Amino acid sequence: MQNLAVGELLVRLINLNTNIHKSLSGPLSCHGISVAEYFVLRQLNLTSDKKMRRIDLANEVGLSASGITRMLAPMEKTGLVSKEEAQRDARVSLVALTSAGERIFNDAHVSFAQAANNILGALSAGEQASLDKIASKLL
Amino acid sequence: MQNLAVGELLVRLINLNTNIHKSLSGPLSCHGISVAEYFVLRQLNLTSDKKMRRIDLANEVGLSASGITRMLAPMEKTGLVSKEEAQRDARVSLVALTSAGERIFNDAHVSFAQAANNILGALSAGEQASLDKIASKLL
DNA sequence: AGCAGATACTTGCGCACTCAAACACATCGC
DNA sequence: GCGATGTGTTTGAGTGCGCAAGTATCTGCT
Repeated sequence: MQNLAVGELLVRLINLNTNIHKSLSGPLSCHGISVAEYFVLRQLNLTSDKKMRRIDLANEVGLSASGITRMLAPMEKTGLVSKEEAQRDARVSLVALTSAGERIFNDAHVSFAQAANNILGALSAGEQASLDKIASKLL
Repeated sequence: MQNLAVGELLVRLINLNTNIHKSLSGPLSCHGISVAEYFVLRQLNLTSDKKMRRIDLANEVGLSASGITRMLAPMEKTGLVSKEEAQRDARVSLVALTSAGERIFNDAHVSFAQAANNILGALSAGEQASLDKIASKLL
């Protein structure tokens, strides 16, 4: 019985995420980027020197190594990110956030925050806090 | 400031969902089905007569009409579901859960419930309840 | 009756992602 | 120093999905 209830809860979470993705893709596409690309820009912007190893970036955004390669290729072409070599290890190629990419990210971040507010605004401050606590416990 | 916090919370939810999907795909693949296919079987099993219109099914599991068409094709081949015509409306083709499909679903559901327990078991009963309440508020 | 939309699919095309294999380089053991 | 093993990245092949367009059917209006 308990298992069944937990299963139902999990189904709800997955359905919720489906809605979240759909609510985000519209606002972000106005800036010419997908949800996944926003997460890439966001992760790069989070680091102090705005550059990361591709593998680490892949892990952070939940993609495989090959997925990152394919996703970054068009982003390099449009100039959002640039490829750099690492001097310590010739295997790794770093991906760096360009100034253009940073600009796009800052624009997109506004839309993202608005969408987040639309979605999560239905919650009280207390509910947001407990959701945050619960989510961090599950990660 | 508030927006930024809400954005962080949303990011956490999305990352959580990424983990959930990965935790589910392993156990379910042991039964030869994907997470999406499990949701299809689950939705069909929920109905009283174990059959649905394809469009309604698509909406319930968060897919497009074409996505459902392509997903069901191999499931018909392996005999999990079967296609039926609706007598009232010649446009619709109903998809029905076969007895084989029902058996696979029941097997898979055990694995699903176990996985759900692994993921959500870290939460107290009270946290599960408030998460459920919050999630239902957001849908 | 008959035509104008709306609805339920299906199909062509393309994109995003994965796994497996290949390749380049690093590092550890001897 | 040099092979064995591990790590970072790319590439080939295949899958899963969406969007737009096409087909078939229904419904409402006249």
